[in-house]
Amino acid sequence: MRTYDYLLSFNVKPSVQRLAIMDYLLTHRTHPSIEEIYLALCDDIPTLSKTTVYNTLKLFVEHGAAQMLTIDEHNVCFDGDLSLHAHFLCKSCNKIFDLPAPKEDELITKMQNEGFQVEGTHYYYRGICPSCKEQTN
Amino acid sequence: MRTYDYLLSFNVKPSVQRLAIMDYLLTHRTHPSIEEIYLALCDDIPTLSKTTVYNTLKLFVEHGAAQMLTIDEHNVCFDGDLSLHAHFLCKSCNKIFDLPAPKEDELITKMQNEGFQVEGTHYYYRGICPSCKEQTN
DNA sequence: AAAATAAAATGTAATAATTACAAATCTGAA
DNA sequence: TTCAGATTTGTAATTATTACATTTTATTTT
Repeated sequence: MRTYDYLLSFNVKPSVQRLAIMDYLLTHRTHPSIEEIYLALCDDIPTLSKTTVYNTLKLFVEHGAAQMLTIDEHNVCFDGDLSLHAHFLCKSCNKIFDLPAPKEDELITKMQNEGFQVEGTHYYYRGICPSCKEQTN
Repeated sequence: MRTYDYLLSFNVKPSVQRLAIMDYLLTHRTHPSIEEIYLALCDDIPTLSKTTVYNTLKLFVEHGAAQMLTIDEHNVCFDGDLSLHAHFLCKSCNKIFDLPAPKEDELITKMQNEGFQVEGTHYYYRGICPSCKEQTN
């Protein structure tokens, strides 16, 4: 599906900026921060404002078109991959890795039975990634 | 165990401020922010500096005496409960609830086999808590 | 016990992320 | 083409966090 229609499917009206930002999210699975997205798109859209990147990602999250990650204490990151998966933040290189999520079906059901309305699920791990671990040996 | 000895057991040298902060963490399971801790202790320790609260909690986390939560996008929160459990942030009242953690043993083992050195695990849920959900009905 | 040393706490200033908001620009319908 | 509404932009304000020099407190040495 074209990014244009992809945005429409989330009831997000496409614009040059929105298309560029969603494109970036879909093609860069690096869990980018606002800053990273802004710097990357500045070349193509010289008038781009950082406020627009903030506004757009807020909009995407509200419409369910992107996930906001709070794994990095220093700034919020974003993920265009909407499937349920866990994240691993390497304390050394600061990269975020995708990992399979633990089983949780019964747990969510139990929470719902207790009256919790679960809208977002985030599994975060922190530590040292394989390649950084290698380098210190 | 007295808080004094509790701190020592983590190799943290006790001081008036450190004892007060750890005491607050152990007796208030509200997952407080720096601000909350600072405001609460200002009465007892009028000279308390917010920088001290920052430094002390950093120290606690480094020594494994407290957990840092990044569930709230706006500021970091802290938890004196070191057991593995999940957290639920209510979007409406902004309170953080404790919940049982999903099963994960096999997953961590698998990650370790792939070379990831896992040092911290955080399970976050967001949504509406039972009592806020009630109020909107 | 006083002096010297080290550790901890404090206050201020700097930094960085985020938000508020008004002005400018763009878009699509009449 | 004009107008109204939505979007984008840029600046200023806000807030959380960190850096760092100074002061205070605790510990060790004489």
